[in-house]
Amino acid sequence: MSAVRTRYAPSPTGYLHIGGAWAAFFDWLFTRHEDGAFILRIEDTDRSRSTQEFEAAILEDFRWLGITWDEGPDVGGPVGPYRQTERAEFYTQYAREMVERGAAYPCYCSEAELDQERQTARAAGKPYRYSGRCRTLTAQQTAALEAEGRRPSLRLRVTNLSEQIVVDDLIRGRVIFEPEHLDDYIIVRSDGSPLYNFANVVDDHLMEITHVIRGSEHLSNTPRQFVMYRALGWTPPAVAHLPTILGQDRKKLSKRHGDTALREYKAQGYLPEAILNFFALMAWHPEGEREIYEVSELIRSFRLEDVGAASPIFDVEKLTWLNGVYMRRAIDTDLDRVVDLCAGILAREGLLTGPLTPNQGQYLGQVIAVVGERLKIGQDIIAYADFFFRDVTYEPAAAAKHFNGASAPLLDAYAGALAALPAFDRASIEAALREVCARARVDARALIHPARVALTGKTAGPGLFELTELLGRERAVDRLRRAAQHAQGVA
RNA sequence: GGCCCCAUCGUCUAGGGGACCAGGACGCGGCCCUCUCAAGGCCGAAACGGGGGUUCGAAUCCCCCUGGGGCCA
Repeated sequence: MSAVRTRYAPSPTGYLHIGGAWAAFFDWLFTRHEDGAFILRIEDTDRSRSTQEFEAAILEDFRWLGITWDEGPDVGGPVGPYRQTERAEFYTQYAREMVERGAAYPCYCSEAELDQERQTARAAGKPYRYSGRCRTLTAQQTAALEAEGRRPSLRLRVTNLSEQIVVDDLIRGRVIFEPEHLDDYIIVRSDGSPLYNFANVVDDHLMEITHVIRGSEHLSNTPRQFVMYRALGWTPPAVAHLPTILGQDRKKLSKRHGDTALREYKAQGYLPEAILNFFALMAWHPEGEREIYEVSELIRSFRLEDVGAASPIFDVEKLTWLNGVYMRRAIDTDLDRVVDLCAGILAREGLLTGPLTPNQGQYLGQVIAVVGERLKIGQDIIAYADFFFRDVTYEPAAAAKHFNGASAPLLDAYAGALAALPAFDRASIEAALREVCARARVDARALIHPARVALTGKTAGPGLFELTELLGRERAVDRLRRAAQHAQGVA
């Protein structure tokens, strides 16, 4: 029994973003592969930016993706609480303990004084390291500084360290840090709040985390944390540093790159299984020369050692292609789900109001069936099928190309033919159109294209006869007549 | 500025000394299908950053450079 325990520790200072979701997914895949426990811990020590709304949104986004957790702020667990703001007593307790053992000491240096040190170091062309001036304060000096009203921060005593710090990263291999680059760093601020590196170590230890899997931006923090584990007499967990997902400009993916919040993709009508499948293809590749994988397959074949160390660039086009694959599958196997997805998007666009009635749902299902494989993401329903839900607006280029003196009489004749049709089904509709063209001795395309613009306003979209049938006789005839007049006016 | 990480087609990747004049996928181009678009099928262009080593043999191992990224300041 492996008893693997891992955690993902988001800060509720914003929505779950792509990079975070991806990292959490790999963490989760590893944990599920090892049959371990996946823990969610909320790092909300930055009280000014953390909100309950963001925390709730993050949990909601994980649920939507299908990433499940065994312990967390909502479900609790044996080593809680799972929010750092509720764990203050632990940080205080271990900080005090370290001071008592001499592993940490109070530092009274002011921000201004530290700035001075930095300036001096910079002027001398040397890297800045804390001078350690408070390391050996006498009781008298301390009392004097306290009397000045100064509140101390707490620093870890590390400067006397002589051995290298060896980090055996599960993805990167052995990474060595020289001790002389470390200084006595702050673990608790003068206001009593713990610093990230400190709270993190205390929590990971208390929560019995066996594997810390996180972004590579934390690799530089690792030696400091390892030193802290040593100072506390604890054994550090195994670590693995994932690469960072980059934007098209090779910079860390951020708001500048457009949509980075997971829920923005949800809003556009991306499917969670497509996103997960896409995630699996960044910095890793499952066994096999395929692109489509079930989550169960991913869990089975996931190995941290196979994860690449190079930073992948986020490629929305590939994600969209994958989504199309899953969308087609969903249309075949679970049309209701796609109906719900599209209904939400249509409602947001104002094309559908109020709760979806059974009739509307059924109609939307038919619309989706007609749009078919053109629907790559939910939002495409607007581009391909808005005319089913509102009046047509001609795309200027489309009207200019297809409405003219030649098409006007054809459109008019076709409107008449459809109005007279005994049965309004797609076979009859097609026969009617071909009949009109045969009589006028023109190729069917001479009417098909103008008719499409007349009915949809566009040059691209679903098959003409299918969409005409679904539009219904009344709207079809009406739109054709109006287009005929429009074309006549042009000519 | 210091430290650390990284480096195969435009992009995601396979490759872990001979199986590679480098495979798959997205995207791109062409053809087929076809009422448009999409989907699908077929074909095509497209990469081992540079330089030194090690070796009979390097995309694969080592070093340097270059380039990119991150952390700290």
